[in-house]
Amino acid sequence: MKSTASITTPIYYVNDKPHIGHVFTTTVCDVWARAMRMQGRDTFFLTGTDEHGVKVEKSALAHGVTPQEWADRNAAEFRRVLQLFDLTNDDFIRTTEPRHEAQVQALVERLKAAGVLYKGAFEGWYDEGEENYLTETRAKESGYKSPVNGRPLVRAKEENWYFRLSAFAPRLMELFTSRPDFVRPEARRNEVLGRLREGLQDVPMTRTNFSWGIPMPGDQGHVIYVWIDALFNYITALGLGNDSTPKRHPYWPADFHVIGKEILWFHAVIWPALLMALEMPLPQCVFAHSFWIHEGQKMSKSLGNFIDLPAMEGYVSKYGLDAFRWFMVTRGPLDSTDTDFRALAFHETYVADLVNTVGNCSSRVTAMIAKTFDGVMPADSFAGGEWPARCATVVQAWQRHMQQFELGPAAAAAIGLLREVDGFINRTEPFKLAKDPSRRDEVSSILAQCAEAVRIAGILLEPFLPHRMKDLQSAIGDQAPTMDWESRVRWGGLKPGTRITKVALYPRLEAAVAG
RNA sequence: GGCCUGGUAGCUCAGCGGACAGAGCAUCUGACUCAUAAUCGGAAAGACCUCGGUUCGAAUCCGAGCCAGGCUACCA
Repeated sequence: MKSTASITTPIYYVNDKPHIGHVFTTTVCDVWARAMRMQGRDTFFLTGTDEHGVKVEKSALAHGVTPQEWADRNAAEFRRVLQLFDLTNDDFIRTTEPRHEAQVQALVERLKAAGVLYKGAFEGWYDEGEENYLTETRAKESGYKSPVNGRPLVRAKEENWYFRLSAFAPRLMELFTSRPDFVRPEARRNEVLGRLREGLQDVPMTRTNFSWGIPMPGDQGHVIYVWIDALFNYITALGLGNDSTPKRHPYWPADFHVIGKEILWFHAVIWPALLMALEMPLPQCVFAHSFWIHEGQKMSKSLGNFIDLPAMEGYVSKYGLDAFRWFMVTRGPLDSTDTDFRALAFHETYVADLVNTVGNCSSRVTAMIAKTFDGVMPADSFAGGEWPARCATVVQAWQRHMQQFELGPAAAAAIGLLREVDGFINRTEPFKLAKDPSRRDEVSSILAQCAEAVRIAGILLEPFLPHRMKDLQSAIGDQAPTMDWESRVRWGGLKPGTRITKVALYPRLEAAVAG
């Protein structure tokens, strides 16, 4: 296993208001990043904001500020979200930062030198009111009228720089054939493959009809299109556009680019082609998740039913951040179909998993030790019986799932360990044996095994439930920060004599109110 | 229009050629009482969308159809 681990979110467009989509993507990356760090991997978790383009320019104008001021304001909002949800990104890159702009220009120069750029005429359906081009499909959908103001679209022409995407078709095909996991989930890979078979056109990569962007080197009036500008963030953040900050170079290639399915084409096709042109290694995997829908309805501006920041904060303040993360990660749209966010399902998940399983199991084990052994970890005179092997198996399964970005199965493995502890207690009945002083050794053994299994489960749950698992660890005297991963998850870490206090991690709450 | 994905217990989903179809939640029921009215056991619950085909054998493979959703390049 390589020693570095790196993961990225897309950089978020500053014209959007933060909603559950942004928080979801960033949270699943956060879980993975925490899991990797916990295992001692040198981890780099990147997010940021995409700040160029005609839309930003226009919004800024409408608000009477400069584009930079507008971008500053909205980027700050995205930064605030990271704080709010305790997301542990290692860097936050903005496409208007000099470090990014300079490297993008250098990278474009390299593309030019590699002979994959050329100047050509672009013609398309132009929306004069919005000052942008529509794709053929979208133009047709809207009846060749502006989707915004209904005025007819016009055919317009301009001269642009093009990227010779078509030249990379064979290599892209080879990529998708030889690395079936390059795009996940599989349904998304199939979509890309299908489109690849239809053939590739070259793509324009500059515009001349607006100025809020990175200038094309050596060609005044041309601005580098936002998509290429934005894609490059993944390597400019690491200093790969120049050699001035080599300490971050080992983080490339990224293990995972986690994205929403709407931007799959750029990440699965254009991005690898650009990297091929630059002769740089490709990311290990582009993971395209699906979307949340809300109480059975697609979220849209017209319905005004986005799960926005206030709505999310409502859940967090009622149920806690752990609960919000848990629901998103274990029930969220990580596979190829969209997932419904329902207040009732949220509540049921909270009660079943966090209150009844994680909370209650921790509580009964710590309570029995508090009562029977005055809050001191008893000796395990039977050395754990089946438990050491069982825990080792679960830890391995968890590690394997985590490595593959299978967050649901990783969570299930961890919580399954607690279900086993519950079953073990019911079978061995330590609470009954405790009434017979002659069987104290048995009780000691049973409870020691339970506490140790709970401790290990708590470690595995920590990336998902960082807040309350910290509480659990301090309640059972786990030496989290001082131990390396291997020793931490090994059976027997909880020494006899350690102080143990009763915990109540997740309070039982009244039924859900509408979110 | 083209391509892709899904249609399995009340709900969310797993299984994707082989023995009576599985899990979690919900329901009913028995046990237990250490624990947050919790936990553990048991039960009930399914023409595995339809029709046809391949096969000794199909939820699982193939074909057609129906239903739902997605993608269709400059909207991050």
